[in-house]
Amino acid sequence: MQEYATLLKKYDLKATTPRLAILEQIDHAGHSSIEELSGLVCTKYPSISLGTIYKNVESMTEKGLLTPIAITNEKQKYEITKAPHIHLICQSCLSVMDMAYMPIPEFRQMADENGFELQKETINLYGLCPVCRQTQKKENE
Amino acid sequence: MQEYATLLKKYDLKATTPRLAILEQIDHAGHSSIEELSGLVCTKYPSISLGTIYKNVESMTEKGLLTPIAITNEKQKYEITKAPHIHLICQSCLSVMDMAYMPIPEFRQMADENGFELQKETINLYGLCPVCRQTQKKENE
DNA sequence: TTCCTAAATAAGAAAAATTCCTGTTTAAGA
DNA sequence: TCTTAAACAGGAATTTTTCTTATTTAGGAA
Repeated sequence: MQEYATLLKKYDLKATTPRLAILEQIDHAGHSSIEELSGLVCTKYPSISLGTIYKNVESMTEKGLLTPIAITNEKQKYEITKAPHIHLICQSCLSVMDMAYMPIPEFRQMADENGFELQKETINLYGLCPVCRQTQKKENE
Repeated sequence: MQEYATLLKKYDLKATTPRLAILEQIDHAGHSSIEELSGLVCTKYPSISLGTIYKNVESMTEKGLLTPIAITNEKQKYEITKAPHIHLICQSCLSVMDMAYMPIPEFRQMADENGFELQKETINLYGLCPVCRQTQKKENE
């Protein structure tokens, strides 16, 4: 995929096979943990080692190409960096949905009032996705 | 501390030495990771094992007495459950500050529109705390 | 195109974090 | 005081993450 090679170049990173495979996978899944990534990438390309997954996710995160998502009681996931947004996280199937974000000026103001220099804000909404909600409803009948 | 024993009873948990020690420590520190907890608790009470820390943090979390806080690129921390609030997290010293929270009705509405059943919302603001901000300022002079 | 070199890689060892197992101890209700 | 389910300590086992080293490769220069 030329697309990912261009993206890597933009972030000053070499376009290697492991990186292209990781990006393709994250882009396809939307949000992936190291475990999910290694499961899929290392199966498709058996020569790619787990250490390489770790190191590349780290380097791409450092350069800002990937953004980590911390999830309560779960392993951190990663997504390709995009415009700020909110995460809807299903507590049942652990899927992550992105939602448009309307900046909330109060946050910056609150940080200011406490002498805190705000750099990034993360908003995670936990609950049940439509699919799991439906499944639960049926189970209760 | 009678106080913590009462709290445990309220959540239907036995008041054991390890639990009292863990609560005292979290209450004192405000927000603690397993590593921080074990470092302090197991030093003060050498007979308390690491497995016991893990198991109790888990059981107290399950009962709702403790609330986990997922932090980007860091180990999860725990706090004693309190009224909903926002976290200011310093990217430099990793300290966590609590801030009063004004519910944002848009979130529930956005979840609704997506067929998502909202159960919990977490808002984390990352940046620099007043102390680290000051330190950095001096370094740049 | 070929060559060069710093960067990236595979493979596996090592370290760190977490879970599990077993026999013993303990909190708290009767 | 007695009883018992729950909790515990200690350590083994497993899982996750980092580190090490020799080899390979991407991409710029010739």
